[in-house]
Amino acid sequence: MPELPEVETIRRSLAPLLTGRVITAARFLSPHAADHQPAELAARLAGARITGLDRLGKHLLLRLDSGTLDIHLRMTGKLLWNAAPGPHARALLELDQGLLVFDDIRQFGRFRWWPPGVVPPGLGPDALDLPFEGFAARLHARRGRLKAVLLDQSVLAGLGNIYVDEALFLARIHPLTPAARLGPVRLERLYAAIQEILAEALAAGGSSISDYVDASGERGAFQDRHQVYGRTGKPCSHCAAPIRRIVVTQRGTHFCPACQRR
DNA sequence: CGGAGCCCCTGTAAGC
DNA sequence: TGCTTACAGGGGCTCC
Repeated sequence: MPELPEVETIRRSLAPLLTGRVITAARFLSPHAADHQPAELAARLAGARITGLDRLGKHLLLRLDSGTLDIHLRMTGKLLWNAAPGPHARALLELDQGLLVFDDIRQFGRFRWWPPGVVPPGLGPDALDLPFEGFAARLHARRGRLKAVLLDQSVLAGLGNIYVDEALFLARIHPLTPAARLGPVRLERLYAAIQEILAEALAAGGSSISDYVDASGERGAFQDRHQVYGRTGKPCSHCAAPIRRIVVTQRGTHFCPACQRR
């Protein structure tokens, strides 16, 4: 599932290809793909010039001279450059040079339009662009458990299920620890762990569990370095205790019961 | 405010 | 073998 490292990988590869191009036509092959009337959005996009490609959390922000197209890939969404549309193609952006195919098996992904100057609401600062002091203040303002708080995109944007579990393991902190109860030592360890995990995942081109590929169809490599995610029952790389899986806010949560004590 | 539960989706895997 | 069911989860929603 595309989280910050995967979305940033896509952004970096597509930005030079898309910037300066003109959308000659937008086609929605599934009504689920647009948060608006598909015909309305298609009409709005046609003729727009792309001025850049930004990212905030897991959102890709296609900057146009007329506004912003906010693309969220959710679970199985892919943006494929110059690919032949397959059976799960949900939208096409035809450019004056090139074709961008939005492919999405489970159809959770969405295109949403924002007028010029509007930023997607409900998102906290990007996880890669949040200084330690801000991170500490935002966590201390929350009363929930760390797993839930770190997944909350209004606290910080970009972390999903994989990287929250991996960061908590690296920081040796139990996912059910109340966020507000972290002292300075564990807070710093968690902050550093998040930065390290995101940087390493980005350098590896992201994680491909089942569906994720970048705009060229390439898989990431970071799934081979997951320490806890998807490793239920397997030995912890640090202490060999079996990795445990619990459910927190409806999400599978993986941790080492020995290294990450309550 | 927090948390539980449901929903949207569909491919895959497990169970009978 | 073939059918049915459970499960995966980001985020929006309601209800308590």
